[in-house]
Amino acid sequence: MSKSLIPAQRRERILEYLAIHRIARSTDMSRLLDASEATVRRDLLWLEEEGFIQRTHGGAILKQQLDFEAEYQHRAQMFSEEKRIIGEMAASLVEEGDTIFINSGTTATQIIKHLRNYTDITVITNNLIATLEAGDVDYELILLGGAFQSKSNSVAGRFALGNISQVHANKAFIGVDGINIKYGFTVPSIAEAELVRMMIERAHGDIIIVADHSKWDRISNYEIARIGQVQKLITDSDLDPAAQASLQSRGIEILFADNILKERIVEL
Amino acid sequence: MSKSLIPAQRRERILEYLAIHRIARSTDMSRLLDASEATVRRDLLWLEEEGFIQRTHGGAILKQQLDFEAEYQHRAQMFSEEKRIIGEMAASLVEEGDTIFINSGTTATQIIKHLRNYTDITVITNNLIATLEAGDVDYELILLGGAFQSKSNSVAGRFALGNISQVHANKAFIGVDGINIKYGFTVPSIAEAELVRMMIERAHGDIIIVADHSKWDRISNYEIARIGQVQKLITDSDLDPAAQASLQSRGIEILFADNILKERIVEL
DNA sequence: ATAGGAATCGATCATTTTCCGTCAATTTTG
DNA sequence: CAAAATTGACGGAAAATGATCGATTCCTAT
Repeated sequence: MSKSLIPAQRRERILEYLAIHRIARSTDMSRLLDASEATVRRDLLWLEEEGFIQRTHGGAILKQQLDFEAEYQHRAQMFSEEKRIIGEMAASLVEEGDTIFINSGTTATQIIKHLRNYTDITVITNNLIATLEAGDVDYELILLGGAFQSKSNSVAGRFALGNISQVHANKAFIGVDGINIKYGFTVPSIAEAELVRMMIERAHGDIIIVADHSKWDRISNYEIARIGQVQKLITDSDLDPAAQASLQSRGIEILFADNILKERIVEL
Repeated sequence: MSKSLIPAQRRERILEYLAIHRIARSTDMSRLLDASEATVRRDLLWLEEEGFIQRTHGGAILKQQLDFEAEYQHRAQMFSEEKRIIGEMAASLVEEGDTIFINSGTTATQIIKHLRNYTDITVITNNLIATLEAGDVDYELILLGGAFQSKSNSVAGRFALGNISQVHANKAFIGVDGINIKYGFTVPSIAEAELVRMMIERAHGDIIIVADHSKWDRISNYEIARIGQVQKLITDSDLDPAAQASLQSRGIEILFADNILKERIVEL
């Protein structure tokens, strides 16, 4: 059993320490990790270059915004422009008086960001990040309860199902990880899938899938609906034309969010 | 930890102090930080150049409000060191097998940060920030559902009450905004108060209040418990001695979190 | 208002601590 | 086994610290 830690392990520990203390002294880290100060300093240098910390004399300080999950941030930035405009178009489909479901995922998060001007709607979601980013809004924003899922920063499980079984909605906006003709719409976790199925069951109105074109013909782990079960898909115009035809022939109305941009350009 | 602070640490503490007192005297800072006045003056000079403060004779004043929406951040940083060690001590009272309630508030948030090593506990909270910061943990972390409260980044309301009425806990850690002999423990919002009362009702074991000394003899808006209803109070040793006597005579066990620090110093 | 004493300040210096680059030894990787 | 990466040590450079000492500002008693 080797006593010494590998570099990644040390850096992990330093970050853990920083998460609690905000500030780490190199001498303390040296003792704590049983490594020379030179090594600690090199670790801190690395962490600074990665953007986690700010080095100072004697140690380092956690860089302000301690991102809740670097990996989540990273995912949020993939196709971020597409997701933004998809979220914007989705928000434009909401009408005052609506009660809507929104699930987890980065695309779904974008929807909430664009709902700022509504006052008489009710939004029900299991998406923690979206809830926090919504901030102080005039409408009613209800977060479902349940077991915390750190991978997706959402909740799911029995509590969430129990909560949702007490409400109805007239629209549901669902972000998915995969769209495939044969296997339908799929998401990565079984807990999320159960929740979304319940959302769909209790949404007495349009089921609207939001997904950028990269989700086409991908199959994630758990099916949440067959193709024929949804009414609308909001995506971007990079979607494979074959996919387009295939989905439309199964009764799905496809909305290309890019059109928002085009209209904007005409305005200018 | 080690005795002396690194520059960044001192400067943070000065800002914390300023956030509360608005004005800081160099002599006081010197004593508080255990550094020479020359050093304090150099720190103040640095902070002035960075635009945080305005130096005056004898010390410095806060350069108007470090306002903007980071009001929450700001609150989180007031007495941050006290809150940290209070959170650490609270976490040390948890035992494997426990089911615990934790409410919203910055002090309560600190508890979750220190629960990393537990594997067989269940944590139930309405605190969004705490949940996100916990990240990927081995134990079960359940977030209550309900209407989102943007001021406190928490949830409350009928959903939350419904959720909580389905579970029991054997410990409850409650952060409060005010402690007063006559008016008991108080919090700022009625929704939070309702929730906490339900937590207390359903916790069949110790009710543990966590609060730094600044909460003493303050009265917030809504009472969540009388003095006699709680078993323990975790605070810091700056608590008014009179308060200490008064609370103990009413049967509350007071734990001073600073003692953790003292033990640590002996270790090193 | 003003003189005198006390407190604070700014500059400087010796000392200590921390940092940085280099290099040799060691471990890991291919 | 060789190449690459990691590590710890060492020495000089840079930064931080505390003490000292006039200079300045503040306070107060007259």
